[in-house]
Amino acid sequence: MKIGELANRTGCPVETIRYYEREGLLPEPARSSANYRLYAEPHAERLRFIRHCRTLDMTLDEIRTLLDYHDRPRQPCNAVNGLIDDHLAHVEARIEQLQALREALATLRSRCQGESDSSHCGILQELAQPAPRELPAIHDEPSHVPGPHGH
Amino acid sequence: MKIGELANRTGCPVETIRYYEREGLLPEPARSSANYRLYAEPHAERLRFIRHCRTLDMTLDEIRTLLDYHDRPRQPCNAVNGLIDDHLAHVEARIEQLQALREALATLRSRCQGESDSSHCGILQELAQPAPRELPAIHDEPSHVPGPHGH
DNA sequence: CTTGACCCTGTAGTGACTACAGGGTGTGTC
DNA sequence: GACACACCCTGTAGTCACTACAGGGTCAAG
Repeated sequence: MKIGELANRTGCPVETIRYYEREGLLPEPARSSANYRLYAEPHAERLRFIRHCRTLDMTLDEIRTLLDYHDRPRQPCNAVNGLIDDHLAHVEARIEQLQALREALATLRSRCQGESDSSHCGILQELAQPAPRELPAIHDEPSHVPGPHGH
Repeated sequence: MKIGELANRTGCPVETIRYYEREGLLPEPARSSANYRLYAEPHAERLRFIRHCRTLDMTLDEIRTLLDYHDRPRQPCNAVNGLIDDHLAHVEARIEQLQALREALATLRSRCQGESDSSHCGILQELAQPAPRELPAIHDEPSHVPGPHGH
């Protein structure tokens, strides 16, 4: 199977597959006489593993760790549990931050009903004040779980 | 006031202040004879505005737009409201995604209690399957609100 | 006169891709 | 055989909002 077919089967863009190979997450596949990458079923499985992990918003580093356990199956898997637990804690912390953020934005939004011109707009006035201490400043401790703006 | 004092007063790192200037968010300040940047109170206010917006996780582009309204105050401020509303919608969408993610991670975590070695680990087995369709795949539509991994 | 804190510019790195540019390959049609 | 078109290759640069140097200048105190 060539790279395009693997991409179709897994829903992962071709460029991203090549990127995972460069990053060492996918092993280098065999090549055709024309230097095309040729994949077999184990590659597809491994790629699905990676994409599933990415859907769960793990970093490539975390995925590398999981793949290591997957590749050397004689070890106990407590570390796998620990990794998932840590990730879960990150996600929960981010949810709490975003909920605080939502409150702050809703309060801000209520400052202006849109009748006046922007020199009297309560939103712009409030933004010129320093932020209240209670807002955790979403990027203070990098939690590796993205906030509102994708990547 | 020199850049270090401005940084102290606003809690914004020196490097970031220079970065905002390069990005056109802060105007170029006066310079001392030694070519040091010299700031006055309006600069501090504008920087506090920017940092407050960043606390609310707006992009620099959104902040640029808000600063435009701030600088040309004769226009009605409906667009300000719209921008906040859009941002609020992004944040709410991200919260929902992260809550689905938390469920998926908790389910995954329950697959393994840590007694076995990793060749029988239910977590690793489940991750090798394609992700269920219900999971919205956090990066499909870039929402500009980060997920679990900071930036 | 030296130490140390501060300031300057410019460049490169972060994560996880994405988007070319510039070229080669393979299949079908005329 | 000539051409079109889809697919493949490598390598590089861009994204975002910073952060971290490298390599140098300035200034006040001791």
